[in-house]
Amino acid sequence: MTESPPTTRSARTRARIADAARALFAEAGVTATSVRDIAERAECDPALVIRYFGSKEALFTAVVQFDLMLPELRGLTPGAAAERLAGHFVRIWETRESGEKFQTLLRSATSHEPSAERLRAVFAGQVQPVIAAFCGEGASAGDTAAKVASVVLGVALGRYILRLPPLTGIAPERLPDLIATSLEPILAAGLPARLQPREDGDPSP
Amino acid sequence: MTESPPTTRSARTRARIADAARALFAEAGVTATSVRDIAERAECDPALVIRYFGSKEALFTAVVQFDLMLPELRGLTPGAAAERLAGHFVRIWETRESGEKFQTLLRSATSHEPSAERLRAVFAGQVQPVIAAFCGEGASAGDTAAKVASVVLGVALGRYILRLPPLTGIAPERLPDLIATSLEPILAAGLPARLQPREDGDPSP
DNA sequence: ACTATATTTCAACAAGTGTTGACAATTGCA
DNA sequence: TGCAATTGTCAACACTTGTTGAAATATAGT
Repeated sequence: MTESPPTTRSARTRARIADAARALFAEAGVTATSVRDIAERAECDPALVIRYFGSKEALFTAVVQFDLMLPELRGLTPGAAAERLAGHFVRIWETRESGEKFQTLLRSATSHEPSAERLRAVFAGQVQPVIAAFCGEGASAGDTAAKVASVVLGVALGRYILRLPPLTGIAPERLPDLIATSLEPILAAGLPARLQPREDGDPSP
Repeated sequence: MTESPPTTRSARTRARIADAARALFAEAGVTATSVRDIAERAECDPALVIRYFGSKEALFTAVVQFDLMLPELRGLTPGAAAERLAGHFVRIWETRESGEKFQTLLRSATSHEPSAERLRAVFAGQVQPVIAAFCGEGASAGDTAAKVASVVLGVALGRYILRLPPLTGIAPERLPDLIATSLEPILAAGLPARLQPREDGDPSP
């Protein structure tokens, strides 16, 4: 998980450059961050950035690699699944390194195709399957994934990128619960019919 | 609502420039769209763009003015309120001019502060009050507004900006309903306790 | 100390940006 | 037709961008 501290001198400045880039990309997006900005923050010459990573695009690619490592949801109740999903995403967002990577992708994706492409790949390859497994043979897996993605993306965008007051005002500890309550009805509706609670609320036997 | 067609020649090219800018801003964002791009699409000289609007920033401001004109929700049931809200937003998104304006803001806001600021102003001034009115004296108006904003922003981002397959795959006619089902439980939870349906589902008298 | 390698600095490039002011063309009015 | 105002064109400015290659410095091995 955590990188071991680099030994050789070049590896150390290489790491400084990567750290600076990750932070700046997250704060301002890829296109709004210049190679010179990165170099200044890493306290080195702009030419070194290119020398060590080949190009700005390659630096972006190197700095944004990550795995959501979503938990398995198959067989859980909607409430439990919503809790795990919400807690997992909040943990990713509030952890510095993974948070910066996620913010970089979200912030850049709107006018930087490689970022958008990576986000699409992450959702198709990691989120979609987990939701489909939860829904079982329910034909509505597509709709459910769409709704889950909306909520997750919406919270992340509003809180970390747009900084909308209603979302920034929420304390981090309350965040998982708030997301879970939005997610639970969505997940409940995604289950196959015979597993659904009846509308009049009669508890299942 | 619709502008009357311009009479003088300068007003006509001014309108061509505004149209071109609105479309390009929506497609690529403000910063990724150059004055020369706009001029090319409007079939005029780049200098004219500045002449007629003063600066690129001023052109952005002029082209992005709009009013959500949200319906009043006070006193509605959660289901009805969710339906109206969802239908209203979808109509905005799927109408060319307002859709382009919304996309411009959303796409640019991630690395263009004026866009972010305008989005925040729209939510604080237009969405928040409508939700607060619906919630009545419920103390949870803030949370409810946060959740509503998440869903709305998330759908718009995923469908129109990131183009995530699960969201782009939904037919426009099905979209309002899909959003409404996400919104309804959120709005229901935002009502003051004495108006809430009991957990065991007993219908109110 | 001298050499060879690793690391960094510097100056410059070509391309693209928003913006400006001087000039040319077109239009409408007398 | 001639004059004046409106509208459009052109070339250039100052600046920033990613990237490059040669030169300078620092580090380590003998």
